[in-house]
Amino acid sequence: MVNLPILQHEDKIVDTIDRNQVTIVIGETGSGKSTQLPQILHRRGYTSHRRLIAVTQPRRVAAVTVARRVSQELGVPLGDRVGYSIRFEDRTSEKTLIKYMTDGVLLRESLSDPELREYSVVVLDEAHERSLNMDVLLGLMKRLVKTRKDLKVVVTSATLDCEKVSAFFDGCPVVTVPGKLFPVEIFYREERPRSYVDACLEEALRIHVSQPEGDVLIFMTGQEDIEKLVAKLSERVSSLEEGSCMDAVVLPLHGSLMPELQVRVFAPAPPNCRRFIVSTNIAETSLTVDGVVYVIDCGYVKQRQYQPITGMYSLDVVPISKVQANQRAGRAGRTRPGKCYRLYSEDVYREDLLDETVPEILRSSLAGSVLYLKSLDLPDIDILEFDFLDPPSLESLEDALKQLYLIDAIDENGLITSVGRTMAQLPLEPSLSRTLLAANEYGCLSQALTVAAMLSSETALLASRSKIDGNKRMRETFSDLPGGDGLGDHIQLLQIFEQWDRVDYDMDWCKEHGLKARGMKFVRDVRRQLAQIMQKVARGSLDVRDQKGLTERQQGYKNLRKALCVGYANQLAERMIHHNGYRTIGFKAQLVQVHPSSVLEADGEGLLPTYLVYHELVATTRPFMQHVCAVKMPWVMPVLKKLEGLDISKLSGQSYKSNNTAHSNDASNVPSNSENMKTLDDAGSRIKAARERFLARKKKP
DNA sequence: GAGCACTGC
Repeated sequence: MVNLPILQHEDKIVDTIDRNQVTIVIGETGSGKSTQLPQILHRRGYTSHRRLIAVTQPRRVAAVTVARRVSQELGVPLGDRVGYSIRFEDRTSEKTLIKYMTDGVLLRESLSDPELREYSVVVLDEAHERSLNMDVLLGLMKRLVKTRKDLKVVVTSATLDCEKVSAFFDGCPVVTVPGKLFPVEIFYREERPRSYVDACLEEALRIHVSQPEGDVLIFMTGQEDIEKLVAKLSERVSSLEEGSCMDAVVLPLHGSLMPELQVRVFAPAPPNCRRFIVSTNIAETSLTVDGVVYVIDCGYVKQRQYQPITGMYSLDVVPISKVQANQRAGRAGRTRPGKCYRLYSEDVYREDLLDETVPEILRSSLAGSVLYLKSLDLPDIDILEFDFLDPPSLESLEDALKQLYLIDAIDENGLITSVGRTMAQLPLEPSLSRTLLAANEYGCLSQALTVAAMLSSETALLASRSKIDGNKRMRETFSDLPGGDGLGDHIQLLQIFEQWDRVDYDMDWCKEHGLKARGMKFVRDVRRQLAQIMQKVARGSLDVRDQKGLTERQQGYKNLRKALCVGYANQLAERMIHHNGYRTIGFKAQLVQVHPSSVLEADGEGLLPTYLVYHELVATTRPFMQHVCAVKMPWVMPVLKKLEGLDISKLSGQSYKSNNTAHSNDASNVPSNSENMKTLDDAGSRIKAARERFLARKKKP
């Protein structure tokens, strides 16, 4: 600890922070910035007068483990002078001076105290990961330092484009602290391989027979490719001549792997045995595998993107950024000098790869963030001009405003409503928080709480199924799961949770029904948290309770569907007259279908309901609506009426601007905005082209 | 009749 690089720069760092409100600290891996920087500031008096140092982390585990280590280093119990606060878990006390937290928690806190008066310093750690929350925080901090002259902000990062961030913070100083990484030699390929699985296979075998001991980490895009490579590599390795090289084990590593299989990569390799870890980008930042000396990088990653024009999500294979490529290579140099084999040429690295990963704020729906910002009541600000490090496109902001208007969170002038204020208190996407409020009116809050909790952790629910396990969908495999009375997936989710409640939240029950126990436990926690927040305004019961009689239950479902229709006003679809295709209701109607995994049932003539709401539009082989629920025409009518009267320019405050020519002609924002949209367009088309090349190659035999 | 990168309040 004593020879951590950052301690040698202590005076310089403290001096810079003393004299500037915002400081950027570039700390490479192993510099000790996350653990040491807060301790340095603590030693130098930034925690006097009972003020705290806030340190945000992008992940829960990071907040916990770093807090734990710092408390050990200071020799104090965790939760005493050093604590952490993450969702569902607050380990801080009156004595806490250094507080680690996830960035989302700090955003929640600034909702109740926008000035963050508790803190003398806010350290935004790992800012280069650019989560949606981080980008909102960066914008808020830029405003806050202007009104709170005593506040210090430290933005730390491994590889951030420091000129851009420094310019964002009006030319603030940048301090660089070297890391403790060993050199990693990079090897390129002349050409992109035809098949990534086979190229990785050859490369891995070549390393195995020619290179000295050391584990191999292979970066692939997804579960399917990983399983293929694991199978092929295991087979080839076991068929190698005995005694010709050392033993080998091949381990898969990805998010949907069962936890007990995931931890295998943390066990050290048996003696004289090389480990091959075939991983998604989970091993890029989230998990650190010890013993890795060789890295094979396929150059691609799967990324979820949102198209504000169509309201559709897609999961695309895209080229990684230079930042990601370097992060992957760095995984080889943690314990000794390493080697990284890139399955692309140096030209591709230099010319084709983007410098930075496209930040999440440019590829997500912004409804939640916009509502959050509106609820802060920032003076003299209109949302289109909020100062983001990477401003989202106009389309993206207008898409968010339109949705917020249709669900009554903002009025026709774009001002936040009292409904919107209550919604912003709930840690949910706006469609679900609006559903809760409507359900409260209709007397079915308890059921809506369950549905919202189930949906907000949906991906964590289904037990992982690989292709090899078969193609059965959940209800076919586990036929005793309820089917939502044919009304749709929301009702099914409600019924599943109620059934789990009836067996007293038995964990074995989850496994027997193909549900992840951890995911279901998470649902319970979310539900509890939502119930607690809703308690203040709740009109009815918050308990998970089965209605006594059949008619009562059916009435409950009807009320719930009505509430869903209010919350999902921006996610409505109308069936075609003669077949089961749907058209989304809105400005840009999309032709979509109910996803085949839905439990929604057709009537006696084989027709699906005329109107339904959907949770998400996903473009896979075709555009699908995922998680649908049948609704009735009378409930839809108010939405249609509202749509007719919608004036997007009023919502986005354009009328305000036209009344203030000086303001609207303020050129400062215009060039940066349009410039950004151009680069994003470029990035988008390049990503698309590269993806098509990738897919074309993949399909060849 | 189809397909699951990774986080987080």
